[in-house]
Amino acid sequence: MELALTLGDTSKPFSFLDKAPKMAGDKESGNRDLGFCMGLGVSGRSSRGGGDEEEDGDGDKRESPATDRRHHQQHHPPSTLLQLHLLPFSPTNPRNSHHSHKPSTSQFRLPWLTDHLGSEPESSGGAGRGLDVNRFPAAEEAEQSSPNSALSSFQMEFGIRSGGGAGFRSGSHKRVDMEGDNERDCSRGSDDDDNGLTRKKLRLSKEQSAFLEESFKEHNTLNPKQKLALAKQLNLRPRQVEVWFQNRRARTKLKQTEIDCEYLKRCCETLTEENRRLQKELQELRALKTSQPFYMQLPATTLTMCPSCERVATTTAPASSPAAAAAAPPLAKPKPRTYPFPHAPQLHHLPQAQPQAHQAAS
DNA sequence: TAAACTAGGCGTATTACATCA
DNA sequence: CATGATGTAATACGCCTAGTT
Repeated sequence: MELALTLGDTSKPFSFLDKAPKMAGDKESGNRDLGFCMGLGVSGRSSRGGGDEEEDGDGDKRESPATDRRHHQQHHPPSTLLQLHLLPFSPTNPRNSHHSHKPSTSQFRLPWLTDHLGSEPESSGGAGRGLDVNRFPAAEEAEQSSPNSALSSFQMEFGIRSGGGAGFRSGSHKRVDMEGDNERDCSRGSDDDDNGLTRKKLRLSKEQSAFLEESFKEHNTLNPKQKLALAKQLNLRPRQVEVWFQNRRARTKLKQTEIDCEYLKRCCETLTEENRRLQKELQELRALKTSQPFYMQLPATTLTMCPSCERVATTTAPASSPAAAAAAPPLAKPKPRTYPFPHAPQLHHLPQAQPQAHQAAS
């Protein structure tokens, strides 16, 4: 006798999953509840959500070959098999989306970045530890002036306490590669080289963080214009905004990885349990087989698990008699399964892929 | 047109600092 | 007050793409 359990597409939702947050990709993947076929797209890189491509300011949708290459592995096949979206949150990958409107260096050269390179005196920050290394002139003025003065009050608020301060590389951080240790030594500064270049790390104010956070929800990467706008609005240096977004992306990814890990663990536990149960079921069936010699006389019969009703049905083998098969009672009715998929948990408040209209200005 | 070069962005790992228990 | 843990701003580096020469 041949036994085959086919655990396939089931229309039953898995109770286990009911509590799991829905994923962004559910609609796309048809929200199918499928069993036992796992395609685990485990990767350090985020797979992309619905909007795989981001329209940049020029309106041209594209995905760079490299990006495509990177993400290709995680692109879900159109199969109806279970798809574990392990990294579903992944917002758009706007990477490279800015390239088409990359500003020339001169276009975005910021006076305060160069003017104050290395010229920010340690004592310029003001009271106590509150050395506002980040502060550029506008902010300083803002601080000195009344909160109700000319500058927009919003901008004013952020100007009061802008932190950070290591970004002495005037935006072109890559130039370290070219310029080598000189720059590094310079930027590192030190006690002996105390021209204000010491790496000071000041926390961003709540308002600044909140604003950045809001911005991150809308788009998790920045084009140069957005960066500049944010920097201006928050009285930060563009480099700080850029760094914040980089770190923010890293944190998001880390968090998602943790979630995925936890989720996989649960998957594993559930599948182990399911496996145990099926093994037991199999043993019972075998025991039944030996206790009912009637079936022994039947030719090979395939027992198939009906995916919809979850009953074990007999599939008549070529030589079996239909009458005998029909007489065979249903052998078992398995308990409802609780597969932990396909809904992988997902971080909340993740930026969605969306065409960035504000880039149109660029 | 292809190749080399340049500039800028991003991801990742790591460091350094601030804060808190 | 000292100290370790934690969070996060900042740096370093490699890789990639697009634009320019």
